[in-house]
Amino acid sequence: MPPVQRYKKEDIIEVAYQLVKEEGFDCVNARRIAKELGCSVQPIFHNFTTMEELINEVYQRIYAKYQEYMLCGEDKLRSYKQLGLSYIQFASDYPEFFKILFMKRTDLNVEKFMMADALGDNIIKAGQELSGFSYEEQKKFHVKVWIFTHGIACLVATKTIQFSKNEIEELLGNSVLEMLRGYKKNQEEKK
Amino acid sequence: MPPVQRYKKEDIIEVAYQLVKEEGFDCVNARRIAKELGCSVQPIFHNFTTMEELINEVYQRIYAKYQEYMLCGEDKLRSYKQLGLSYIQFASDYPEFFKILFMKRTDLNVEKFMMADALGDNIIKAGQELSGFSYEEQKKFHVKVWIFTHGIACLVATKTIQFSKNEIEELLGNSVLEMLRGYKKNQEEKK
DNA sequence: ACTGTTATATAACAATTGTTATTTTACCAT
DNA sequence: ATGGTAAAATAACAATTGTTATATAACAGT
Repeated sequence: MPPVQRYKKEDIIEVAYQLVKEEGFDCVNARRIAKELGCSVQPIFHNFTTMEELINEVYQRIYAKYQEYMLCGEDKLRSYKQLGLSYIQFASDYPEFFKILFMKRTDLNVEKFMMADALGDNIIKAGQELSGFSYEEQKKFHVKVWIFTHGIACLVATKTIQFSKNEIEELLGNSVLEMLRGYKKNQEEKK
Repeated sequence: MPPVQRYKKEDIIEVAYQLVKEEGFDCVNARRIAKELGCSVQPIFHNFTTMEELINEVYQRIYAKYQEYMLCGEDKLRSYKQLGLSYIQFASDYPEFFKILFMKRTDLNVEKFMMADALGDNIIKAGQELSGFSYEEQKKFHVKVWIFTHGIACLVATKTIQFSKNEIEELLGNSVLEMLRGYKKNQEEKK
């Protein structure tokens, strides 16, 4: 008996997601989303009890998009080099998302940095293939690699530097190889 | 004949500066500042035509504080190593300021990154003392060092990592030396 | 066609914030 | 003491935003 629902939960989330993608969370409010959908604010509050609830849904999508970049298929990690490039590519393609996930103070950040949980181990293992280090050694070296990668990504997300995909690949690739060589040399000397 | 001015321009700027230091620009508004000063909003709008004007003053102070970290005395740069450490120390001592200056998209960022203008050249020269590179070579190498430094600073500012001063010094020092060694080795091979 | 259900529109409320009009008050010269 | 001047308090306006009350309208089953 009720009229058909013209504005679905999905549609609302999608519009909010697009707005956040372009301008960040700050620009998102009920009326703005409604305008974009061509409706009043009612459909929004009919589908979500509060704006916060909607924002949370969008946040989920943002994190999912990030994972899409870091994984290929079911929980399978990309190669070590590809992981770094993907991280930067994500910052380049979705600068607002990158800022939300990695450039704000949140207690969750520590976990997300280097995807510490389940994937963390696999990243180290992926790195071992390049370095030949023991697990513990690679863990230490990986911190340096990831700091460098994170540094580029931050600069890209804020548009402070604007390198092409090729420039990034060369910069990251060369730098990691140089860091690896230097690291090995200095380790040798310590003995 | 008029009553003495109880709330000076300086006082207002100082209170706003402290608020931004603790919580960032978002938390600053006329009533909040007034409350902190123990007065109404009138003194604020008596001294500044708009809030934006006040915010600009605060922004100036923030940038001045940053320069205070990077320079010692009149326009004199610190040593190359000390520059990197100071950059990170600034991010640690004033995370909100660091985020404002270097983690937002602004057209000004490109200039500020590596203090490109007058100081940029001096940084390269300072770096040459460590590397022994030609000016152009050091310029290329410096980008990598600064990306790494910036990476640490960003992680510190967002409290994603919480290293002690000693840990930072060791991490940055070792890493730069390793990068330098690796860079030199790889340059040799190219020939 | 009529009715009940509910999606949507309209409009309003409350809180927040920049800003300003009006009133009050402090203080120095008289 | 008094009065003029300007600083400050009070209170209000306007815009923005989350949220909600009320009215309207669409649609399936009768």
